[in-house]
Amino acid sequence: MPLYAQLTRAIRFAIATGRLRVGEQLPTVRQLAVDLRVNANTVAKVYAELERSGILETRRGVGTFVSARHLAASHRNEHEKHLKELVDRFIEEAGAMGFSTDDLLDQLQSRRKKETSNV
Amino acid sequence: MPLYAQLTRAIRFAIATGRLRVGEQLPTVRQLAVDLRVNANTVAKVYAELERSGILETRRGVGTFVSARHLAASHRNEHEKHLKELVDRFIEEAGAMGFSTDDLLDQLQSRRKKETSNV
DNA sequence: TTACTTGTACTATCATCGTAGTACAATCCG
DNA sequence: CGGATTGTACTACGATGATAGTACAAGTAA
Repeated sequence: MPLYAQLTRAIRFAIATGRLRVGEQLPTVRQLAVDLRVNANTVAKVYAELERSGILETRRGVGTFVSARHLAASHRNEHEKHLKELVDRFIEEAGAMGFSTDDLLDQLQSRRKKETSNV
Repeated sequence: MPLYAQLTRAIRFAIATGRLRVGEQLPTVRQLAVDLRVNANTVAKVYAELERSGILETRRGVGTFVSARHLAASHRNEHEKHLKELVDRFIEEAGAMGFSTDDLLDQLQSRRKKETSNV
């Protein structure tokens, strides 16, 4: 998986799980680039993409911050839509392998049980 | 989606749903290439990949056929494993979007209801 | 203003991937 | 055997995508 995709996921995940909170500042483009031994542009593109998605806000000369916009109702709807699309792709892919939606459900339920037993 | 992937899925799906049965002959590499207006090599690669997966068998000078191997117990186990891997990827991807396994289950169940209501 | 920090635009390079073209090898069948 | 049919190996081209280098622009703060 490409660097930029890994980074995007990591940030999204950090925000989704509350490890990065609304208003919090992220590392500088250059700083993070140095830390990850990556070009600054790569980080910049990730920040830009996440800004377009409405989950980051960037102010020149200041830095990049976790936005509050993604908590808005309209964004939650967007988000829901993305989940539906993900499930669609998932069902389709499984179908091409010869699995039914029920097969998926079974598998997913047994996976959920495993998760909850670890809690 | 690239041609070869589309073709692979189509064939897998046809076999999974019984539209292509064990022992049945598939079109010649060249013939299918002509039909799909595609290079013969593209078809050949798909056939080769599906043979490696054990769901096709090819005999030079004769043609390519649906194998019986994929009905064997060992292959069904392989297949099950692939489903698990798919579900893993799915859970992970959803997690990066901030969705839990339960969210997926809900969405999948409502999707299943829609399916059954159409039957 | 001026120096400094921040993000950004543009370009080039490199790798990867998908597809096609052409030539080859194995097999069948008369 | 010899021609026809099958799949296969090798190569090359084109497109796309990811990353890096460099230079620029916007904002901050002394």
